[in-house]
Amino acid sequence: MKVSELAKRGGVTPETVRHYTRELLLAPTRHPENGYQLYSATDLERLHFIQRARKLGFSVAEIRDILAHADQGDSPCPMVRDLLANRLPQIRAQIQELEALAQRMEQALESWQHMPDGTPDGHSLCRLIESFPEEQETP
Amino acid sequence: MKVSELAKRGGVTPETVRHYTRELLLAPTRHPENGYQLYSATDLERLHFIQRARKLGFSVAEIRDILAHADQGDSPCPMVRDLLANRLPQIRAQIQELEALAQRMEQALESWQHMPDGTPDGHSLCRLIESFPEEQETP
DNA sequence: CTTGACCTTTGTGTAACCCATAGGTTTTAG
DNA sequence: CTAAAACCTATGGGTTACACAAAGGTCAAG
Ligand SMILES: [Zn+2]
Ligand SMILES: [Zn+2]
Ligand SMILES: [Zn+2]
Ligand SMILES: [Zn+2]
Repeated sequence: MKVSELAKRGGVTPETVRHYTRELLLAPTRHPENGYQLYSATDLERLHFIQRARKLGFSVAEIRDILAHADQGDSPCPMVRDLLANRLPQIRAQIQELEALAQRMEQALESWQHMPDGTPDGHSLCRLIESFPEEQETP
Repeated sequence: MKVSELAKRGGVTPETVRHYTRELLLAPTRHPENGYQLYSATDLERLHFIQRARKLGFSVAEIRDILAHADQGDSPCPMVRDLLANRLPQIRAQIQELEALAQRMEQALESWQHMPDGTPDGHSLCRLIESFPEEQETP
């Protein structure tokens, strides 16, 4: 099948299929006459696999490595466990950061309700933003 | 003052200062003889302002617009309120996504504890990843 | 005067695609 | 049968907020 058909069957855009192909996650053959990329049923399975892995947070580069190991008959399972176990705390940290950000934003919006709009002068650019505490260094 | 001094006083790297300068958030003058960038006390204030705005989730492009309005004597306050009010739900959505991801990752790691490592065959690339549900379409 | 520290510009890389362009191919409709 | 619509190709640029390296000019101290 051609790019668009694989994309449709996999529920992604043709661009995504081309991207995975460029990144060597898919290895289509070429139609000998017109040079079109030809994808097989195996490529569709691989695409499904990629989707699952992406949904678990694996990067495209990691999936390429996983697929490369599998293609060599080498079990990717230990790597898969490790990658996810290492990524999870990073995701948690990212969530914490975003929650802290959301709290700052909320607090700002709330306190700004009681502040009038101001006109910038030589010293103040925006009182709203300036009313917020600056980075604290803890030496 | 020169790049590095402003950077040190502002608690950022010289690269960051150069970046803000390229992006027109800072407008230093030039030393007429050697072409070095010369930053004033006002630039230090602007840098502090930028830091506060960044900490509230404003993008560099948004801060440029805020500063441009302020520089024209135009109150940026309404824009500032709007930007933050519009960004907040996006941040919340992003948090939700990450929490869902973290849950999938956790569940995966847990269920994988009871699964042995496998060797890839013609149909399976990695049973661990394949044991996970695929994207659901809700037509 | 020679280091070493600091400055300049320019270009590259990051993640995972999306989009535009220009040109060749295939399918479909009249 | 042919012309347009639809699809394919490769290439290159855009997204975010910087970090980093290279090549070369400038300045302070020893
Ligand atoms: Zn490997
Ligand atoms: Zn304001
Ligand atoms: Zn504006
Ligand atoms: Zn496995």
